Amino acid sequence: MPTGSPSCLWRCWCAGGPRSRKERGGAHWVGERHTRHLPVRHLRAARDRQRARRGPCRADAERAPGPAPGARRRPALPARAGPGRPWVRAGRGVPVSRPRPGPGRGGGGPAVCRCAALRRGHPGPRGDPARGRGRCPAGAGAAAAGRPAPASRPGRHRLPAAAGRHGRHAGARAAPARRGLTVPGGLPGALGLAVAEGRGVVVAPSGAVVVAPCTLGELVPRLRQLEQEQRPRWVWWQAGRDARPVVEAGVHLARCWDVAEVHRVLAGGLAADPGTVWAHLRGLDPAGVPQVAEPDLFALVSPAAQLDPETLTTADGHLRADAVQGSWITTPARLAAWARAALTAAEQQRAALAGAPRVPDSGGSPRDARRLLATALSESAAALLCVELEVHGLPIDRAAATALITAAAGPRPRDEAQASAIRAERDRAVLVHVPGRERTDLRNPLQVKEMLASVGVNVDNTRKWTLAAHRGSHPVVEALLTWRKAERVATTYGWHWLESHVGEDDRLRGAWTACDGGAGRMTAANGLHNLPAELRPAVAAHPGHVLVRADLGQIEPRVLAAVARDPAFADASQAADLYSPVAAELGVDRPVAKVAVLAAMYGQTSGSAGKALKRLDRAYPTAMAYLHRAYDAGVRGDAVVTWGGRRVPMWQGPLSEAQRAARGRFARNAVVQGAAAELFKAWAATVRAGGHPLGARIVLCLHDELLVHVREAHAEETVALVHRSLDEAAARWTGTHRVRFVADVSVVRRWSEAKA
DNA sequence: CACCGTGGCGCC
DNA sequence: AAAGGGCGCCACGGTG
Repeated sequence: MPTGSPSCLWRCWCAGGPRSRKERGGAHWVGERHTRHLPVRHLRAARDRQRARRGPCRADAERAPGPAPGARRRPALPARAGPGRPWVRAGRGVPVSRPRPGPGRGGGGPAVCRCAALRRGHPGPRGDPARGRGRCPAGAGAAAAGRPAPASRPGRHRLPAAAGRHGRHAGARAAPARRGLTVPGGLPGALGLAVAEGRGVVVAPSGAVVVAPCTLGELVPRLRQLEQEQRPRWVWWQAGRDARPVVEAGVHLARCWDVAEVHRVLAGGLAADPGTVWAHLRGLDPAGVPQVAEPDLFALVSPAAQLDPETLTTADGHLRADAVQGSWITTPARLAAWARAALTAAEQQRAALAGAPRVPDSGGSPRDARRLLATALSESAAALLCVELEVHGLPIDRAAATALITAAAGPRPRDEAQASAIRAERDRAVLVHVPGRERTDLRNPLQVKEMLASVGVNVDNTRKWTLAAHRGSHPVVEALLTWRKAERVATTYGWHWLESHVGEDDRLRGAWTACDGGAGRMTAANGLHNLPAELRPAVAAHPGHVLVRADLGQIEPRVLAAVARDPAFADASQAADLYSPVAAELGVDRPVAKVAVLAAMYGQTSGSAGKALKRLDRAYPTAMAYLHRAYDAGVRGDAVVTWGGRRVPMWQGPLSEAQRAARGRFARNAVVQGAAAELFKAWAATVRAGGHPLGARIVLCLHDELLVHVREAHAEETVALVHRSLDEAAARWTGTHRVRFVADVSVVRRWSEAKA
């Protein structure tokens, strides 16, 4: 089946989707857009960018005079006053929301796929808004494809079998049986917090209201007081929705339980909206999760119309769709019910974690309830940290950024004419080497290929590493490579980037995700995770502050040593440079050992690492067996489970041998990269907690690197904190002291300084 | 005109 | 014999 064909798209979506771009046959989006329920922010951001260049699209014009872009969408349903004290009145009740667009995952509501975006905004191409190009995840698709709906995925085994069998009655069941329970019942100190439409509520596990529904202005001081007096564990559906307004108000919340993020641990994947989580906990078919109907089309037959207006769940036991979407939460009573439901979900999750069947994880050791709970807590903390990262932003030296961009992309153009003149000037430096071909469009790979062929450089593609081999053949090659770098900065990280993402307060902001659907890393938008090294001098502490820059050394092999429980590899981790003892053990040079270890974790079997890999197998059989088991599981299509207990599902479907091998490589890497991400988040959460009294704020997380922004006076304390936090987090997370983790920590003004 | 797929590339 | 993992972003050309 050709990749990119409609049936391929269909298959990818139904199957849970290939994670790797290569496995997708090079397609960028087949997986993400349709299988991972990408937050609309991606699509909205793309549209906004286009709009910035080309003006508003027709759909925008039709919506006008609707809410301004970035404004929170008002409920489309007529605001009906419920019992209690309704706060929604026609024409009033302006919600409190952050002024800038791009609310981030959870910030704009539950994660929804493109199809839902179509339903809400743009009609489908054939005027069929409900289906949206025929690949809507609402359920019809999966059934029609003759493939089991996501409900039958593994993962439900963590709930009692009866929950699934009894269907609609399952919702009434108590928490799952607590086999092997090692964690005391209940979430100590739990308080439910829900925020919607500028109002918030706090409820206790008993259901009692602790802070009655009130405006944010009234809520914030009460939260501060509770935080100070009780240090509660705040329980919410999703930090992006419930915690954001509180974080924006400047409140520091120490501990939390993020139902969405814990769901990602339990079930895997990215979809974690309340409706999906609820269905999962109740053993209900996720395909049956109610969707919000398009009001103007289906208002008369909307299931919501047949519901008791004050009941949170449908007859099937699902959460009502308009509650998940937010438009139902219009009264104090409903808001409190929403917060209580979060507490209920959290308690069920905790029980599911504690009572998890002791099936072997991909490394062969038993899943440990304590470890699972720790993962749930640090992933929750990461979700809150993500909100803080979005709200606080990364400090930028605007003058430095301006200078760097000018150097790479030329001066800020005053108008389109000047912009195109600058582009032409940049192009000329390349085209001057190919007389007679000055009309070549350097942004068109086909034309570039032809141009290169005309001067005797024949290449299959024009990628950087391909061209690099032809550097000596013709001067145009070098010029082209230089052009590419400049063009990169000019387009992606140029003036447009600076204006769109760096705020008046000189902070770079972008959306953060605590756990991607693949291996479990954090993700960030707007260049926060892929800022070119040449621009990093622009990331600088604000006056009176410094950046404490900490990065973990060789985290992935050390994590492998820990999770595989390989004694020999653990011994090697005692060295500050892990590759040195490995090289000695293998009898090869250090660079060879390094490549071999990395190749083992990434699944590479060819090239120069090949021979060293065999020796690696002999020297560290336990660690290598761990990787082999993950690979085999991936090839079979079985989900793998990371050390922290996070399930990583594999995409299904009829796959070629090569595609199954790719899935195996993905799985092999996922247990290492994913586990490293867990340790990283545990570390970050510890630093966050310890840094608060110092006024130290984490401003960037980059897979194995932390940037902490702190007043100069507290720099050294923060350095000590970062080291101490790593020791604590690693010991807690690995459950051993046998594996050593090291961090390189330095105090700098600019991110670019002091790279070890 | 908007959408989709793809080439290419930044970072870890 | 043998395709190294993950992410986000911008560009273009083709299509309906």
